[in-house]
Amino acid sequence: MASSPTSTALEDRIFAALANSTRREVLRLLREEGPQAVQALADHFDMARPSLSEHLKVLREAGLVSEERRGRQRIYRLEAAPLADVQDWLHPYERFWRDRFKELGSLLDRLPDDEA
Amino acid sequence: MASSPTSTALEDRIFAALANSTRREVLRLLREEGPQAVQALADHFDMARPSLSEHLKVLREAGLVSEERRGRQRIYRLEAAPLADVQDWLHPYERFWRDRFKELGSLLDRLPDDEA
DNA sequence: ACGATAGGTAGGGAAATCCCTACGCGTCAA
DNA sequence: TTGACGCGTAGGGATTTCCCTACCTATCGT
Repeated sequence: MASSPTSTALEDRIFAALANSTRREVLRLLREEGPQAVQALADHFDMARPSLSEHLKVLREAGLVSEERRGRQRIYRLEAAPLADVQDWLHPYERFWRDRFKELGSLLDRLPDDEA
Repeated sequence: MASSPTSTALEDRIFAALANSTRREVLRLLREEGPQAVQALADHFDMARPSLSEHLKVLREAGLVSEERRGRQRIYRLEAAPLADVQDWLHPYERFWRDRFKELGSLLDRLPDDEA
């Protein structure tokens, strides 16, 4: 279905792309401030611009961002579809942490209710 | 709130732990087959057992599994709470992929419906 | 007490990651 | 056309990851 530039599995690329705080921050910026050029993104980081370019490459190859060329700028845009795959991956685990919260809930029920 | 064994951010540890197919497979096994010892897990992988031990260590330090000592065995159990953090992290992005699906939906609506 | 079993740790090598500086290429403004 | 701007790529170094083979400790059965 998806064409993989190298041979890494789809999920590997997505999770690996997310496993870096700079790249997650890029996603947040694109989400909150909308599509923007590389320099505008780079202004938020204490990092050389070419380094950020490589982070953008990782995000691109994970399908998490797309680029549109406008003159000499490259406008990057959030592509959230792979994150839906992450949520799908999470689904079978959901009942496990809900079970845990249920335990916690009933534990709290049995406590005296003089909490702040 | 959470005690970090080293200095890495909480989310970094979780995403990094998930960014490996062996470790995701361990989580799946613990989810589908329940808590089990290291050797039982190792049987599913074409990998030396000490290597799997290190994967388990990564999962432990991310809070994704817990161990219970029973005799000379260590029973590993899925701890899904950190995955709830992942879902929380995903939440603000949800509307983006839903918007995309809406676009796709209206696109499909405009197509002739003679599909297989 | 002894050997076997379960599983973690040490040490090391190959490859990947993450950062840098230098540089190349395309685009815009003068 | 020439120079400045925007951004990617090359190449390299430090660190981390992921695998291995040894080896150690702890527990169990005899």
